[in-house]
Amino acid sequence: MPDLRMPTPTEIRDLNQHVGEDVTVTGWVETTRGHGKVAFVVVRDGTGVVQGVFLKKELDAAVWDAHGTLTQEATVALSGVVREEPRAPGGYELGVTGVEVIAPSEEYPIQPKEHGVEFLLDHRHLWLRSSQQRAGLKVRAEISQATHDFFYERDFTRIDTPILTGSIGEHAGTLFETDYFGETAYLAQTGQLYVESACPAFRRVYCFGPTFRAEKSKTRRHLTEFWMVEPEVAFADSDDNMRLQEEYVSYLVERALERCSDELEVLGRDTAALERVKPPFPRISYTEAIERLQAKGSEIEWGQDLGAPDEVLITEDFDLPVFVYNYPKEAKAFYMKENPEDPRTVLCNDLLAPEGYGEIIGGSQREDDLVRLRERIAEEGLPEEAYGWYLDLRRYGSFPHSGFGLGIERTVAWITGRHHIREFIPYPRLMNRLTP
RNA sequence: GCCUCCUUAGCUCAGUCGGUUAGAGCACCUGACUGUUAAUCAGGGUGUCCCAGGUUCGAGUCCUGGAGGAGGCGCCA
Repeated sequence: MPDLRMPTPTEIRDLNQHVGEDVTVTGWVETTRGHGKVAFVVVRDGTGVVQGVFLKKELDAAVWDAHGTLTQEATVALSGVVREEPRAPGGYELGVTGVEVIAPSEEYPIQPKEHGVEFLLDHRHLWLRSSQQRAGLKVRAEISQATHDFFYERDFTRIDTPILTGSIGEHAGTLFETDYFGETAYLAQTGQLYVESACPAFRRVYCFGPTFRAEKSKTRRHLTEFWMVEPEVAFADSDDNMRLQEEYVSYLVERALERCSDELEVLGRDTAALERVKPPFPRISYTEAIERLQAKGSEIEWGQDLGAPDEVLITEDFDLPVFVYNYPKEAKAFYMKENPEDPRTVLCNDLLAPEGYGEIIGGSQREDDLVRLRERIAEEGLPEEAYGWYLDLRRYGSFPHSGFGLGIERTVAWITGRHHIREFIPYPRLMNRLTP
C-alpha cells in the first residue's frame, strides 16, 4: 500500500515531460546560492540535476526561510512547478512551492574546488557523488553492459570462474594468499584456465569478473584488483582472435558514443578520436615493431619485451588501437602456442590503445599439444602438479583455441580520455590503499 | 624492487638569506543583494608547520633518521 501522504517523486531526467506541472523531486543538495529575495538550490537525484528557485514574495515565510537551512548533500523533497528556462543548467527548473528536509547533512568535506588525490581517495565513499566520478562510473557500467550484450548476441556462454583457487595462474609471485581451512588459497589472477575448460562444453565462452594481482606497481595503469573480460573460442586461431578483439573493442566505443554522450562531455572527451575506431585495426608483428623502434632511435633489440615508452612510440604513428603480434616466447606466458613459421615466437597479440593508454588486451592462441605444453611448463620452471587438471584438457579431446583478456578500467580510461584508471572502479585497490 | 619529488589551518597552497606575532583563497558563521551558474561585496578564527633527534643565541626554513603520499620505471590488463 503506497503512502498517499508522500507525492510520487518525479525523476529529474523526465522533467521535460512535465512542463507546467507541480511535481516533487527527491534527492541531495549540491549547492545553494541566496540573493536576499531569490535563492537557487541545485538538487541531484541520481538521474539528473535541477535547480529550484525560491522567490521570497511568492512563498510562506517558513518555506522561504527553509532555503537557508539546506546544507550541501542534505536529503530533500523539493516541490514546485516545472518550467523551461534557458538560464538554468539543463534547460528546465523548478519554481519552488514547498521543501522538506528528509535528512540534514553535516559540514560536507568535499568542496566544489580542487582537492588532492589522497584526500579524495580517503573520501571515495563521498567522492562518488561528484559529477565527473558519476560520469566515469556511468561509462564503466555501460561498457560492462555492452560487454555482456556483445557476447550474448554472438552466442557466447558466460562462465563465472572462481575467485578463490588452489591452483596458480600465470605467475606465482604475484598472487594474493589467504587461509582456506588450513591450506593456502589464492585470489584468482585470471579466469583463463577455467574458461578453456568450458570450451568443449559450450564452444564460445567468456568470463567477466574481478582479478587480483599482488604486483607492487605504482602507475596510472595498475590496480591490485581490477575487472577483466576473458573470452575463449574453440577452433579459433590467432587471426580469428584478433578479428574478435577489434570487433569487440569497436562495439564498446560505439556504445559509449551512442549512450554516454553526456558523460563524455562532462569528462571533456574529444569524441572525434573515438568516431574513427572501427575495424580493421593496424597489425604489426613484433619483429616489425622492433624495426620501427630502432628506426626511431630506440636501443631495443630483438628478444626484449616492449616497455611502456616503446608502446607509446609505436602507437603515436596511428590513430587507432594497434595490434602487435607474435612476440618472442621468452617474453610471454607458457600456455601460448609456438608459431610454426618462426619457433622463436608464439602466436599471440597485444592490443595497444592510442594516445598513450598502453596495453588494453593481451591474447593468444593456446598450446593444445600435451607434449609441448609440458615442455613449456618445465622450461619456465613451473610445478607441473599445479596444472594437473589443465593438462587433462589436452588429454581428453584437445583442440585449437584462442582467447584474450581485456582490462575494463584501462579500456574505460582510454574511452573517456582520462589520466588514471583509479577513477573507473568504484573502490580502487592500490598497492597502499585498502579502504574505504 | 629502483629513481625523482612532496608533507604548513577542515581543504588547496604561499612562506624570501635561519630572525622574534605564521599567511592567502576556499569552506563555515553574520549582514547586504530578485536570475545565480565554483555568484559577488563587508565582517568574523582556525595551527602538534608529518614524527624523532641534531646544528644554532634563534629552526616551518639547515643536517640525520623514520613515517605517510605523489609521479615514473620494471611487471602486466
